[in-house]
Amino acid sequence: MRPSPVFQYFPILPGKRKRVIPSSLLQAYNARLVKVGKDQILFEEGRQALEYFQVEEGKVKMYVLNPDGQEFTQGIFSPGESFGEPPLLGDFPYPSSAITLEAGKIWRMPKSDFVQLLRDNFEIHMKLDQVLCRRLQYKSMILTEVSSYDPEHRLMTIIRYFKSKIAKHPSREQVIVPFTRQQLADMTGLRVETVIRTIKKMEKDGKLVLEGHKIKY
Amino acid sequence: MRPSPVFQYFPILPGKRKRVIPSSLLQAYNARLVKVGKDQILFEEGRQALEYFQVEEGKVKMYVLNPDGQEFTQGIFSPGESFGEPPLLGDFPYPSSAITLEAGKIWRMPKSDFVQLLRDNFEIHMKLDQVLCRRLQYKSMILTEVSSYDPEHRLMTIIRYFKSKIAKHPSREQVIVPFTRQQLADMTGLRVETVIRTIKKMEKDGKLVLEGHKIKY
DNA sequence: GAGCCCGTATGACTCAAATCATATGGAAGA
DNA sequence: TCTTCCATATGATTTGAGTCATACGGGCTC
Repeated sequence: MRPSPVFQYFPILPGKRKRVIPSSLLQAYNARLVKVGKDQILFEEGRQALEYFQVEEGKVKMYVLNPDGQEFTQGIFSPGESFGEPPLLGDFPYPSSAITLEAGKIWRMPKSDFVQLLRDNFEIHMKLDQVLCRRLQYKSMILTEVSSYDPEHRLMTIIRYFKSKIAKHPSREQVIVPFTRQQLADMTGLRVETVIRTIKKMEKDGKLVLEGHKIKY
Repeated sequence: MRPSPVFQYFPILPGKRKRVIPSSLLQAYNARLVKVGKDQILFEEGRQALEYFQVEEGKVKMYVLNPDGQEFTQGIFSPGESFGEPPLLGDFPYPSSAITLEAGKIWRMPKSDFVQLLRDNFEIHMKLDQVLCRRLQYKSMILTEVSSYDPEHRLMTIIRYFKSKIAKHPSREQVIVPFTRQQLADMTGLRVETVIRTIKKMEKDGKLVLEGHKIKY
């Protein structure tokens, strides 16, 4: 049993760094840019949501722990991405906790300023909706996988998903999957041994390539 | 194996019938109110999203089928509730299909009118965000359950969730769970036999009450 | 009223992933 | 450099949900 998930590391994904809300607007609406260390907890499951969060630098993981210490990763957020809006706008307690995976900087803005910002900026508001909708898409996808499919299918789906986010030309190029076996396990509801065995089998069957220990697809 | 999920029945949940968008606004923005029969497919997985949908009367189920014919229910929508917005606002194909569970009436509105409506009505726009956020909450909850917990915990969580939606005073009153064993199975990623056995065991352990075959909690 | 479908129920059996134990290698830090 | 921690790896064993077969009762339809 892993006692705690806090010593994990997620490498930075390349890709779009476009911010959900641009810095100038954040500043204009009383957001503070706060420096954070590695493994710093930003909020905890069950607490009330009071602020809007947006990553400026570093990475943030949202996760839940069950009583056995098993973790499930609800999402990973990279620079430019916002997180923790659902409890803020839906008026319910945080369903998961958030922790930094690297030192970095985080924007924080009180709810009232956030709502005013949305009121004044329709395009940003629509952008937020797009973000929420894509997050629902991701959750639907993972839920479908976890509820009905075997380990190989789950891993293939998540690897393809991240490849499509990373690669400029997903159909032509190969990318290195930027996750450890443990991270893949935490995102797919599998155990690390199952991920290791399944990945090995997939390599043997020619469904992906292993370079050293790195997964290429 | 169940060959098809179309002959299922979800009883109407009592509770808030408040519309996400009021009828007057729907009409003002070119929405059409369409009569639908039972078991009518409204859209299918993989198709492009072009319209906003809102239930006026009846019930709608969103579901995915895996190649073995196993179903997973992504959501059930009652009068007043909207559905299918994520692919519309997030610009991706439908991740699931939608089917009516009863004859009824459905509002349909083209995307361009929907976006204009949001632009003109900030309060509705915020209401939509609340709806999307609560849907994310539901999915996070189910995902946490399906990824890490045993059948009893999964069933308890979903029964509690629906009780909190139905009951006026969830802590004081008992409600009858308005789902069949098969429906509970489809929502929790379990098999119907597992649901039956687990529910029986929970009754024996005094965790819920069976009245005839109806589950009371 | 006969037949059919569906929901509930139960026992026997299977099997794949979880669990447990252990080993190796590499990166980071003292 | 030595140590520690983590990631990867692999074999043995367990276990609990899935699968399959079967049964029964109720409601709907022909």
